[in-house]
Amino acid sequence: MRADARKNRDHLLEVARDVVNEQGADASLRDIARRAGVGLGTLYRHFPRREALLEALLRTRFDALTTRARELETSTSPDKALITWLHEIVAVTHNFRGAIALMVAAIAEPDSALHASCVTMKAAGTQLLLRAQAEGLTRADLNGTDLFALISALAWLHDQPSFATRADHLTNVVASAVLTRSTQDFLREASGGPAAGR
Amino acid sequence: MRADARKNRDHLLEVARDVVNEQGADASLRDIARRAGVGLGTLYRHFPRREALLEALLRTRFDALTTRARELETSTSPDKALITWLHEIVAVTHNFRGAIALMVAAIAEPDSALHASCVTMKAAGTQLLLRAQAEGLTRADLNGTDLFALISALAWLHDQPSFATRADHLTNVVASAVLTRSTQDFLREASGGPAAGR
DNA sequence: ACCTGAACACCGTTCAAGT
DNA sequence: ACCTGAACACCGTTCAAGT
Repeated sequence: MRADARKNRDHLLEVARDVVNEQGADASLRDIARRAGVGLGTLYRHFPRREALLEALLRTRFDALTTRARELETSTSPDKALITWLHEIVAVTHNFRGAIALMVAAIAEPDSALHASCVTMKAAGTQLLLRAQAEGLTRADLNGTDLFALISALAWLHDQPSFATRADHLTNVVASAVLTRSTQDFLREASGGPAAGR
Repeated sequence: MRADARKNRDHLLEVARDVVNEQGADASLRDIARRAGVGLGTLYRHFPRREALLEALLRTRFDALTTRARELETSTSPDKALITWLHEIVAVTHNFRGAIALMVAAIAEPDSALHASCVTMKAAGTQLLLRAQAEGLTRADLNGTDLFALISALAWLHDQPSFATRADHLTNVVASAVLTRSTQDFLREASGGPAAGR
């Protein structure tokens, strides 16, 4: 790639990150090109579809979560590893409104540029669930899809301004539903006792 | 209202209901006017903003849910009333993709045409929660906003094609988190024993 | 090679002109 | 009173013309 093209591409990514943080995944591409000081055609040359731009922004985060899941699998107890990872993946959407809807779509759509990254991440998360289930620490009636559905729903809550302040609390509530009764003690420790939170 | 105007209005609502069921709350208004056989200006004369059209479609459903909550409050045990209502409100979104996002926005926005209807419904639901909490049947660290956040998240799951088949199961999982341990027996009865569901 | 912006087909919304 | 569709300002996406 020519030096000027690389510079344009990198700058577009920087600007896109800011704009998406401000306006969400459906931000205007014209606006991104304008703020980056390049023509709209230049944006399309580097990122032929909106998805290609978002993919470039999200892939590194998703791959990092995959790595993180594998770390937790060997470093931490099965129940704590699962719940910790659940909180971390939900937190990733903090500055990326709409990221989770993209992940859900990418898993279902094999042609998506994000497909491989998301499927790998889902597999890594499912491993954490299976490991905890093998020791009877989590509900037996949940599969990997259920885990990702709950994660997605909680991340969606984070995206809603009127619910954002309660989202962390509700993540704990849902986590308590995933764990079997006997394993819920460390959750109470983690949140500093049963908070009233009214 | 003149007879021809009333006829146009009613027909627009019928067509809008079908189109929104097919395409969701962000369906093209041009498309609705076209399929109703009226000019685009006619649609805007009867429903000056998109929200006014959706409001006409949703208000009756939300008001029915308010009535239903008040019925359950006097007819059914506190825990069963709450969980039954939770399932019913989640089910309302089955043929209205995006209905819950509208409800969330309407509660936060006092100028919304749906505001009164949604706030009343939220109050009715909160009453069911408080009644169950008063008898110690549900977690004490949940408020009415938390209840509606969980409802909204579950309804959002119903809207996602890849999660829709698991949404009812996950509603039961979340319901089990809302109930205190001693009151979870009727949930197991309701779902016919602990289902493996893999 | 790469960049640019006009052009195309859409959208929500408004409004002057008709009946 | 009510209806109509052109007009306006946006959007995503494409592509002929430039450097």
